[in-house]
Amino acid sequence: MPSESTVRRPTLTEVAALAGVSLKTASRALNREPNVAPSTGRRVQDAADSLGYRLNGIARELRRGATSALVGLVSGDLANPFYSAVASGIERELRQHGLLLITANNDEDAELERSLVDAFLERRVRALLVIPSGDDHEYLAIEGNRGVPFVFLDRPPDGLAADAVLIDNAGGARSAGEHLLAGGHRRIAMVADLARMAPQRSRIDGFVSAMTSFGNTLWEPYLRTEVHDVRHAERTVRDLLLLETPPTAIFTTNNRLTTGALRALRDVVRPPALVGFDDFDLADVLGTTVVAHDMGAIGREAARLAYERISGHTGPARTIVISTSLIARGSGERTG
Amino acid sequence: MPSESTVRRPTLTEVAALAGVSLKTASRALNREPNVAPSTGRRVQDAADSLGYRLNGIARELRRGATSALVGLVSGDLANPFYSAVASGIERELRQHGLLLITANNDEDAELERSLVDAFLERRVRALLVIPSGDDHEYLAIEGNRGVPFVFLDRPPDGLAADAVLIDNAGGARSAGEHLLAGGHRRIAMVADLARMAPQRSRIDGFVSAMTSFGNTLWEPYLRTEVHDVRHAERTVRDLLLLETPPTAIFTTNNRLTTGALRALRDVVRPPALVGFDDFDLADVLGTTVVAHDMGAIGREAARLAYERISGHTGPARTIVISTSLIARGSGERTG
DNA sequence: GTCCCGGGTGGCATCGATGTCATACTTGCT
DNA sequence: AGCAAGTATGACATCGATGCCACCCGGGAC
Repeated sequence: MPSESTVRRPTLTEVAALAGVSLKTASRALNREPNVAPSTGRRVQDAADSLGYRLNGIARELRRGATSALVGLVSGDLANPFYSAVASGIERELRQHGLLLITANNDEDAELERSLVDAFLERRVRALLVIPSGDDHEYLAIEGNRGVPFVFLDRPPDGLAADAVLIDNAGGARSAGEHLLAGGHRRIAMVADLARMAPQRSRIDGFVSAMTSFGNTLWEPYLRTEVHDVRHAERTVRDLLLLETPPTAIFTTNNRLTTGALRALRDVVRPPALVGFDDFDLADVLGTTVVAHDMGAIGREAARLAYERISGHTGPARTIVISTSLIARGSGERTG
Repeated sequence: MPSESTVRRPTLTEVAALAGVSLKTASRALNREPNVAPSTGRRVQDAADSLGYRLNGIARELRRGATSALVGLVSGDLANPFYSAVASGIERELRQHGLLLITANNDEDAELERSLVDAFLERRVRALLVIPSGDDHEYLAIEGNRGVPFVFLDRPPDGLAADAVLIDNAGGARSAGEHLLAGGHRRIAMVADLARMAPQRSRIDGFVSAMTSFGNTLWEPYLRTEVHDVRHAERTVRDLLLLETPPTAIFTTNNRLTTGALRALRDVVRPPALVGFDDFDLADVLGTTVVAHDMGAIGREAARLAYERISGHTGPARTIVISTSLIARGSGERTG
């Protein structure tokens, strides 16, 4: 007997038939609407149970207004703790409102991102949260005012009027720079990621502004940008240390680059000072000084903004800035 | 003017009207079905573009069979790197087949888990991947053969005939025990999580079997189970070290507990040897010996099994076991 | 004994798309 | 010229639930 791969689920009509009532009455009973005789209600419930009936949410949604209880998140790979911490915060907040989260990884590819956004919109998500890979959000502008609330996370919505939750990138980077300057460092290297990403630009700017206000220019030969992965960061830091006059301190502008730097410094006898942007697990054990911020809060705030829009809020676009704080754990306090 | 919070999206009927064709023809044109005159196709496409039309996936799904392109994942908090790594693997694999992932956090609460599964089933997910919080999966049994494929991750489906992807927990734990024994250790502590979780039981068993085969019993006073979070693990390890005769080695049975142990050992002068189950970021920098396994692969394999079922595969339940490997990085090679 | 009211129920249209079938009009062939 | 085959199009039912409206009936008010 070639067993069926899927067994069709019973419909409400079948439940009604078994209970000996009309479709409509069965619907009322299962939805606990008023004006259903207790005995009828029980009969319908029993029929539903014995058939293993389960409401068809798709049909309900279609009837109720063609909008789902889903919220979409398009971000980078969840394997990166930054994205997963944000996703976790979002999910927690959404659940409070009975909303579910669909996630998709843009693989840092703008084209893919776009098609994912399309797919989400087709599924009629109630809101769309995006941590865009690039800076070109124009394609979202078209959708923006067509009823689906957008919230940008970690990237400013660049010309587009949409809600956003950002990190105080410039402020955090400035504090890192100032911290190292205060520790007596002057030859400070900055290892930064792709400058096409707005947060990276802000971090670079913040760091530079700290240097400039202080009147320090010795950092300039040690600027390294476009360092995009752990391996590359490790190599870059190794190379920095091999210079004739190596830097006495290093500032890495995100968690991946900090990881690379830590690998490079692992067996170095007198390592330079190190401050990393983004806190990470075990930074305390490693004694790594970081510019920390609450990643879960980023997600929660974004979800909150989205929920307010879903609930009908219509004010102008808002931007929430999550503050940073420098946590000194030792690596940033080493002297040159 | 109180602007509408949501602008209704145009329907296919409106597109058809604008293009001056029938609903059906517009449908054909946008779906690139054959037998549409080129000029008609263009007219419809233009009308759709100018109205900002987007297909209503909900309606389509209802018509096409009341089943969505969604796959659900119910797991623990994505903030835990184990879960997020698994989720990342799942998402990657699903995307290849045009499926989207909905995630939900069970907060280690069986009741919540159950209601999330319900919510997913109502949304007519095509498959359901579960990393159950508890051992009671009976409620899933009812659903199991009703058409929605289930895949268990990291927990055996306990009596229920469902596909599963497991880690070689016993084997991994045994290798950790043997490694420490080979290093000359006898007074070996095991710090384990809640024994109600099957993987924990297997890890405990594996470790114990290594001890037993070797004829070592000195570990027994140092067994600590029901240690469920980082803080608790840290405290437990501190307490172990304060014993009159402290253990010379410690085996922690998951990533959280390893983190706690590392915190406790941070400033200890002659720390005991340490082997942790689960690899983690920066374990190399910290020099932590671990029992590693491919978390992404767990997700990928689970998604693959689910996809095969979705595609009609009807064989008996399968179980895939992901192997482990001990990675020596120093902490496990310290001698007593 | 009417009338009215409201509890309990059912009929039917509807959400937005797609599948089936029917139809008008070409084309190509004998 | 006449007919089969194929192309381009449209009408209508349908997926599974819910909203609106109509109906039946029993009991209290007058």
